[in-house]
Amino acid sequence: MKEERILLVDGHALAFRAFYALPELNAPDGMPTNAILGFLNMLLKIINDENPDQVIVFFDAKGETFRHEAYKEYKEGRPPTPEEFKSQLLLIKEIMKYLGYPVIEIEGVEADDAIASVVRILEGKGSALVLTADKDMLQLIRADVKVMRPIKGVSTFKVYDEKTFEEEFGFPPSSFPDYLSLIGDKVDNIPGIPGIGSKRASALIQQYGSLENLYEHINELPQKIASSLKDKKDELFQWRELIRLRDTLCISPDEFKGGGERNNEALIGIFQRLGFKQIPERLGLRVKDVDSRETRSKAGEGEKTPNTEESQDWSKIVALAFEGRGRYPQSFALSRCVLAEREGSFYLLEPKGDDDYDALVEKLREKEILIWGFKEFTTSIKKAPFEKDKVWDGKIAYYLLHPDKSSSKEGLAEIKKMLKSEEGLDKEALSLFDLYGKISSEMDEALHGLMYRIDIPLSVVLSRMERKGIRLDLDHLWKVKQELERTLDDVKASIDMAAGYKVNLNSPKQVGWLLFDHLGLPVIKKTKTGYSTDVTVLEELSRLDRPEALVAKLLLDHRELTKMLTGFVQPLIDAIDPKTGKVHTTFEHTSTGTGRLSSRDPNLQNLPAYGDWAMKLKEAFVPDRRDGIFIAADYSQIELRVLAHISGDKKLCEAFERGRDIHAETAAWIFGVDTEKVSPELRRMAKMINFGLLYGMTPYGLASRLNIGREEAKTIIDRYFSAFPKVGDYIEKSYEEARKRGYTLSLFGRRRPLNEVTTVVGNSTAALKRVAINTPIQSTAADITKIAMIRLDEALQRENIDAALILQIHDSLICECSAKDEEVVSGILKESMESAVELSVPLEVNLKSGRTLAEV
DNA sequence: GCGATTGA
DNA sequence: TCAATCGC
Repeated sequence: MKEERILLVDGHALAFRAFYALPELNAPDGMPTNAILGFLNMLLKIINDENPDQVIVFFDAKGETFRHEAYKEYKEGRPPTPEEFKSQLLLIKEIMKYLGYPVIEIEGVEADDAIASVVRILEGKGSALVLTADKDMLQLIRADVKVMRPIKGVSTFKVYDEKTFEEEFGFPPSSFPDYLSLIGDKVDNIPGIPGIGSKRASALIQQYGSLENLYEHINELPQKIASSLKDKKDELFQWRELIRLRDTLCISPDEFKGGGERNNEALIGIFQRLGFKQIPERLGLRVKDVDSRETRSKAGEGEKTPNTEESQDWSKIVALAFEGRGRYPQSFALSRCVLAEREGSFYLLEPKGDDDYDALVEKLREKEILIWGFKEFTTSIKKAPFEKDKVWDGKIAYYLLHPDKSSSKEGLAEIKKMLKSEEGLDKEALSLFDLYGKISSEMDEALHGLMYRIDIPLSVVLSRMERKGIRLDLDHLWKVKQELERTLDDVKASIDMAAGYKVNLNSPKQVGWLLFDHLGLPVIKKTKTGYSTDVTVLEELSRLDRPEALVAKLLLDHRELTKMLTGFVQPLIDAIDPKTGKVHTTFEHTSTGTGRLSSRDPNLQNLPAYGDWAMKLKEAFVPDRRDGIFIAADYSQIELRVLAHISGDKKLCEAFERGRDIHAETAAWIFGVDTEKVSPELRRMAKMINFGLLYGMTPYGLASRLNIGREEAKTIIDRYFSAFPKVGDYIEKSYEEARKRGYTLSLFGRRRPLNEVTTVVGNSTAALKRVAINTPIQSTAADITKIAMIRLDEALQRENIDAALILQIHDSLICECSAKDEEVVSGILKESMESAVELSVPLEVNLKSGRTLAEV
């Protein structure tokens, strides 16, 4: 196997050397160029001589480093960096990018530490050449690491390897920091030991090897030297630490491979401006004279560059890949992050404090940002980092195109292939550019609108909700838990007694055996694998007039209690963050086929709503502050209203415009009675039909829910459609249109390709029909709530009101605020939700407030 | 009807 | 993987 050789360039030191070594030189426009010219000459010479397999250029990023913290005098007294140098440094970085060499600057890390880290990681994997002007770096020398330094001017270099180093200094490179700390370093403001110069220091290290050993034998030294050494002992060790390079960063050179391509066009432009002739020649570039532009294009060399064929201004676009650590969301923090530009320059950040985040935000100013997972990134830096319309989120874009794929297995594989994320953040960042190119062209105007106006702004809102969390009263929850456990034990005992046999009540299989084989109860329903024992079956059994019905009754209780305990109480207790005393759910906005949100860890969107136990459970959800309250705002019948709007059915619309009880109204029309005379039973049936409609329920499904015959169900459905003909038309048309288009379409343009719907078992036509009917309605409703959330968030920020959105349950939003703000927050909630969109029917919102979630 | 979660 | 059950 051929060993790779990598050239690591200490850009800052080398350019600085060139700046002072060369006389003042200027471009035609007056721009100083000596550092650029000197630097390029050195770099190109070495590349030419050594022919490395890979080149990486490192620069110091601004910001204090650990050395400043450890030693306040560090680099003190150094004159400020001359402006003429700074401007050249910027251009050097630019040229490096266009040459296709990765440029690495890491906030708060000096270039030589970064190089040291790469050298450490490279150990045993390949050899390295370090090009620097800084003698400190000689400590990096190893069998497979050489260091090259310019001596006198910029044209001659000295190459140090293990052998030449020992020849010159007489001790191994690893002792170099000990040696340097003795003689000091003027440049870094390290004074060294008075009376010890290079000669004596070298002799001492040769003899004793290290500072530690030197102090062991301090009595063997001449009196004078020994006493100044004793005087400065602490400082000396501190200096050595400053001089030692920190190689603890994790930078793998592999991550930068194939980083960028050479951009000849851009290089020619720069060199032309600088008036350079020789450099472009050495690079094989032809610099045209300023006024020969036209002739050249006429000559038509046919040389295409990436930038000319695309209208994108790639320099304004930066890709951001990131990694976080800690539990999501409450303690999730950015651990590493890479910014990449399209030509392959990188900027690495391992943030530690707020300043680092600010620096990152600064870096991103004025840029378009490509990212994967904007919500997660926002959470990791704990604030909205930039203008929302500047963000392009690949995760969202992919989801908008393939809502059913983005959470499935093949979808994941597809993304992995595109992002190559297993190869490191740098590759991931770069591949975002590919993804952007591929996906953007597939997205139509409407999908773009959804991304920029809904899903990306929503990311920020969701991130805030996740981090805020909801407080739980653990004492109360414990009491509920114990009460449940006690009751459950009683129920279990009763079942054992009544059944005369002990089985695992959590196992449907064993329960089935108990009920049907052991007790001989009649089989009501079967599943694919055996007896069905679901609620409807148990309810029917419990109505039977025989003693074994008691077992079914008790089983129903058992089901409810175990669901409560293992499904809600225990998971909630486990989910409480011990530090905050809250639960922090994660809202996924790129996981459902219809565009709804989902909630997990814990799922707070499926808390039981009715019943004593549900209330007891919800009493545990309390406001974060003493005077706090919850305000819940629910859309009334949002999906039916959307159906009314989409279908344009006159009667349905009218019913909503007049603010009627929609289920009673439906019953009146179906069964041909006066609205006032609708019995609760008829209303219940109408309600079932309305829901069934929305879910695309079949006559069979309706029959089983209403516990009526299939024929009867069909009659009712027929009567519904003759009462609301336009709804019937919509249902007829929606599937055909979706099939023709290949995807369903919501009011806001949200799509769902039918052939990607995997959730449907067997992909039967009937199932697809249901999807085609239901998805546009559910998607539209989901988007209305999302818009309301964004508007609410904006309004709360704008009015500077101390209230927080804490929960979304599809058609309901729950806020937390101080009791004294109840009225104003209620007003804003209602207004944000009701005017989120203008449909042909009004949107109505019901409000409720209370001290716990049980009250709202 | 869908999504999430649990337990066997 | 499936059945069951909570929400919408």
